[in-house]
Amino acid sequence: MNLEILENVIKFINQFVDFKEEELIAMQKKIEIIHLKKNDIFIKEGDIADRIAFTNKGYLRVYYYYNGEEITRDITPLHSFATALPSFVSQTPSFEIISAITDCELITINRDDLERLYESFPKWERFGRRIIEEMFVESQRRIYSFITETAETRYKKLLKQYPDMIRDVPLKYIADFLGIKLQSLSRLRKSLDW
Amino acid sequence: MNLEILENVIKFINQFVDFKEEELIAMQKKIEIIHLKKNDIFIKEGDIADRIAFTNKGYLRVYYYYNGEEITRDITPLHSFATALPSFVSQTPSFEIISAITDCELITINRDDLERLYESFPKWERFGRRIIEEMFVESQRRIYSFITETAETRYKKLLKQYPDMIRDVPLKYIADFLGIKLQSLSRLRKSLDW
DNA sequence: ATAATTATTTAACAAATGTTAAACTATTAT
DNA sequence: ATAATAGTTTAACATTTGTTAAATAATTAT
Repeated sequence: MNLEILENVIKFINQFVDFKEEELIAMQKKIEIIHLKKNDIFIKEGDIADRIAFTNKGYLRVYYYYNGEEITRDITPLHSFATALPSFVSQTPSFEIISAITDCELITINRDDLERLYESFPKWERFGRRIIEEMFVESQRRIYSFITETAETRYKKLLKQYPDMIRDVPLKYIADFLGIKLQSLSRLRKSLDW
Repeated sequence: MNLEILENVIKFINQFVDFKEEELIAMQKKIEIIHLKKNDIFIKEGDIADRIAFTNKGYLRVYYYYNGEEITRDITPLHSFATALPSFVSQTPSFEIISAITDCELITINRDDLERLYESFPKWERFGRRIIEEMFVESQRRIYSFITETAETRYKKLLKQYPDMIRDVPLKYIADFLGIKLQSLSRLRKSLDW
């Protein structure tokens, strides 16, 4: 295993829980690096999600079909975790699809291996809890923004927080993420130009 | 400690992780029952959230101020967990306020006690992780509904899922929860009457 | 290099939701 | 019982976003 490739993920992990060498090695033994080309699918509809990914490079999107249309619910920022969680936790077929918006390098771990890691090292379970807590808080922040902010404010904040994302991700997906139609986003962008 | 009062919470807990007698007793020793009257505050703005609550009776709401106005982001259904999570996890002053919509009976545990429970019994930490996973999934579902559904659909679904809530909770809070203004909700309700 | 495909913009009109202000109804306190 | 307060509805008009359809721009495949 090339250790350099794990630099980002280890840096990320250490923000939450302080691991000993052996605990990190136990994790390293179980991870698998996956490279996806643009539009490749990480988790298919109907699959049971059995891997969780850390996006070391590139952007993933989480989407599902609604009235025959693709709706992008999430665009994962760089260096974050992604899986189809409802499927992953309950081991039921996934209605969510995860695919690569750009070429991606994913650091992944299998669910069973993760469970065993949790069993063997309570600190890993603590890490799992902390991560999901962060994800929940971020998710609540997004609900807050749907309730109180206009689409324009949501767009401006996204632009500020993830300027690269706007550059690398088709606006269709950004529009879905913001909860508006592509044409409305386009109109909104124009009104900001002046 | 009156064991009957814990019936609901234990039933709820057992859905997620199967606990042994001693593990449940360890928990029971640490909980505190809190009774709130309507409009009493469970977590104040600026407080560091140090308790998490299970709503054994009644409804809580989570709100914050935006441009001097109260915005209700969450109404906690019966038999669910609530705390000001951003404050609780990072021990920083809370911008979120939690108060009682109706008279409430809360089964609560102090954060330090909870941490010690996690330390002593990895199964409790597992429970903590599972619960927050569920909460995250529910939160994602709500984002999905903001993206794809109209306010009318969101209202109808809420009505179906929590008919009691509509009866017991002022429409102002419901409207916030749905992401629309009280007057819009009122108009919408009228249009459904026919 | 060119054609085909994908992404983005534009515009006119429709629908949904917000804003302001007032009236009405129900609940709570004295 | 009555006054005060809190909750809900109504309505007219404003603003935002959606819808449909087409044009333009950028990217990708041959």
